Order: sequence, then structure tokens, then C-alpha cells
Amino acid sequence: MNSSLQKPSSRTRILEAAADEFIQYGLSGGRVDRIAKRARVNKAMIYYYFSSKDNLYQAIIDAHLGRLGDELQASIDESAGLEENLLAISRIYLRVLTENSRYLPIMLRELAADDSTFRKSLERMVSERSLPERFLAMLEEGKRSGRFRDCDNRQAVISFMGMNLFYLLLAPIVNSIWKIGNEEEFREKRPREVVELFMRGIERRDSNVG
Amino acid sequence: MNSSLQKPSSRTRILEAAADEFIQYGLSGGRVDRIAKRARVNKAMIYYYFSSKDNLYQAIIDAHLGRLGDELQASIDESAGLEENLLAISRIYLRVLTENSRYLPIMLRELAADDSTFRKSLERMVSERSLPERFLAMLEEGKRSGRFRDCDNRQAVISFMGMNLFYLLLAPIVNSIWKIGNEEEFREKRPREVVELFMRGIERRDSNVG
DNA sequence: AGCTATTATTTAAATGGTTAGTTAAACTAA
DNA sequence: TTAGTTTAACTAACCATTTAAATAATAGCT
Repeated sequence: MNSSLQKPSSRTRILEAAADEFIQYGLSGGRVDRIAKRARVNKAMIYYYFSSKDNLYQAIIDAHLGRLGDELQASIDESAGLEENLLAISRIYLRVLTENSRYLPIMLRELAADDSTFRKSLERMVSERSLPERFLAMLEEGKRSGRFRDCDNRQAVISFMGMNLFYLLLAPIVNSIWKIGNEEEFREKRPREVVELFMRGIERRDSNVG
Repeated sequence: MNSSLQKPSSRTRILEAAADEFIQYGLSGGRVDRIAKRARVNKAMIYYYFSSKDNLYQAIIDAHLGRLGDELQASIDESAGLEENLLAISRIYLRVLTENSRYLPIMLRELAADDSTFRKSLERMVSERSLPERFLAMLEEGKRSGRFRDCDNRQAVISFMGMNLFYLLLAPIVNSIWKIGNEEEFREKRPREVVELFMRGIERRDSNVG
């Protein structure tokens, strides 16, 4: 199809412009004419390279998700200690979603649709790397070692994810509601705060062995 | 305009059908003809009662947000103890977002748009009831009383909100990824788990006064 | 190198289905 | 009578997609 060695200037420009368009207006709100204009390309070029609007949209979703997958690859480093692992995860989510913050609107919209291929791909990506299992295993190990109190692992993990992702996904509104002036600073401090809260939250207290 | 005493059957049916439509397809994806069909009403009726598609959409957003606001009214009961307060908040979010889960797609899409009136209304609603301030004050009080350790209040609050809202907003995907079989049960347990994690997370440990 | 056949890219201009919005007349009930 | 409600048919703009022809680029051959 499209060997990755060449530099197909038009094709690339179309992809860039389409990303902008779909991020701003969504799939059904996005206009092919506007994409062509932004890409400084004749509209028919879009149908030449991608054969339909839906196809073009899908190409963007795929590219984005592929990138996300690669970046999350190193998500859990089993060799490190438990707290370090959590911190590493927290930092990776921070970095990946900060660097890709441009795509947040598209991701939220896709997450809102219940039939979206994005959701399916995301689920596949996550389960292929068995992130949930590895995560649960970490907690289980913490329990066995006696460091963690007894609690529902799933509830705990989802709380941890929520602490991390809620802010990263909805930063604009959250910043506005909670009057976060210096977002950058707030963002950087987030992993430490989250991990500390979480660790203290699940750690057994010193003499609690009934 | 439209006095709230009568029972304008057509008008109501239009609103219902439009909600369904926009929830499923969004504003730009929603079709007026389909709404008319679903409402068993001539398309012109839609323009008779609401004068444009955007207006109709806005009417639905407004109605929904008004209802949300009313239901969140009792959000913080200052008289109760701190932990009880958090639990009450957690439960209210749970109830409100569970009862309105139908509207989640529309909310997520609106949150994704950076110019949405929904976002502005949401921010106004929250700040009119000064929820952020009251929340921060609760934490501050906990610190003064010596019960809470020293930490960034804003970070803590946002973590709390994240634990609660992340799951409620994205339940379908989260359930799928984390293999939550019995969603209802999981949901019901959530407030207690969240509050316990959070309280333990910010409570000072017994002899920690450096 | 030059000439040619073939393939890739680009363009301007349609096409035609879709869709928000309109009109003007008819019906209904107070 | 009068105001509110409903209908069928219409319109005009919009917008994804196509067509057919032109222009570059490339490879093959002598």
C-alpha cells in the first residue's frame, strides 16, 4: 500500500489536517472540504489516498492508538519495588496523556460511543499486554507480603486508575473548577501525590493484625 | 413561552425522542427527521416548538443539567462528621450518575468540546453552590484538628473526585477491561471502598508529629 | 542520454443523496 | 372567531463521493 520510506507530502498533510478537523468537530461534524482546504490539497486527493471519510477517520484513530500502545509498552517494570512501580505507571500515564493531550477530545468522544472500534482496540491493546492482570498481581503480592491491608483488589486498582486518569482526561474543566493556576506544576506533582495517597490508603497500619 | 402546567404531549414526545437521538449520535450526527419519526410527530412540529435543531439540543442539555443540579443540591451536609460527609458525597455522585447513566455519552461528548455551553453551565452550577470551596474547607478543618497529614488539598480533592467519577463516567469500558462481572454489586460497594482508601490515605499516622 | 510506455498524482467540475428548515393551508378546541 | 396545533409538500443548501481528463514521475529500452 504505502511504503514507509517515501515522504508522501500530500498524504501526510491530509492526515495532519484531518486529525485537526476530527479533534475539533468529531467524525460526523468534520467536513471533508475543510480538511482538503487545511491540507492545501484537492478534495479528490482525500479519496485517492483514503477512499472515504470514515476510512480517513479510522486511519487517524489507528495511528494514534498504535502510538499510545507503543508508549505504554514499558508500563510496568516488574523488577522494581511496588511503590516504584506505581510511581512509574503514574508517570507514564502522565507523560503519554500530556504529550497526546491534543487527542483528548477525540478519545473522550470515542469512549462515549458504545460501538466504537477505538474502544475495542483499546481493550485489545490493554489485554494483549495483560496490564490488568499484572496490576492485580502486584496488589496480591503486596497483600501476601503483609504490607497491604485486606481490600478488594479490583476496587483499589480502579481507584488508582481513576486518580490518575480523571485529571489527565478532563484537565481543562478540572483546572477551571478547582482554580488550578499553574497547570504544569500541578501536573508534575500529581504522580507523587497520587501514589502517596494510594499507598497510605492500602497499607496495613502498624499493629492491626486482629 | 411554554407554561409548565399543561401537558403538551407532542412537545414532550419530541424532547424524549431528541434525547435518545442526541445521546446516541451526538449533535452533528443526530437527524431531525429521525427525531420526528421516533416522536410520531410531523417534522414541522419540531420547528414549531423549538425553532432549530441547535435549540432543541440546548433544551435537552439545559433540562438535564437542571436536574443534575437539583440532585446534587444536598451534596455536602456540613453538620455531619467528616467521613460521613465524604461517604454522603460519594453516594450522591453514585446515585445521580447511575440514575442518569443514559446521559453519559452526551456528557462525555460535551466535556470533550472546549467551547461547549454544557461545560460553562456545569462550571457555573458547581461554583454557584460553592462545592469546591466547601470541599477544600472540609479538608482544611481535618488538618486543623490534627487528624489529617499535611498534603496539597487540591491534589487530594481531585484524587477523591477522580476515584468516584472515573468509574461512574466510564463504567462500560472499565467493566470490560477489569472484568467486572456483577456491575451492580461493584457499584454499591464503591463509595465505602473509595472513602476508606481516601481517609486512610490522608489521615496522619499515629505518632508522626515530626 | 533521449524516447516511450506505464503508473502515480493532481485538478476542476459535476452528481446526487441527505438534511435542516419553510410554507401555506387545514384542523381543533375554547 | 381566534389562537394554538398539525399536516403534506417543498426548497435550497450542504456535503460525501465520482468522473474524466491533465500533469508529473518513473522505469524500460536503445
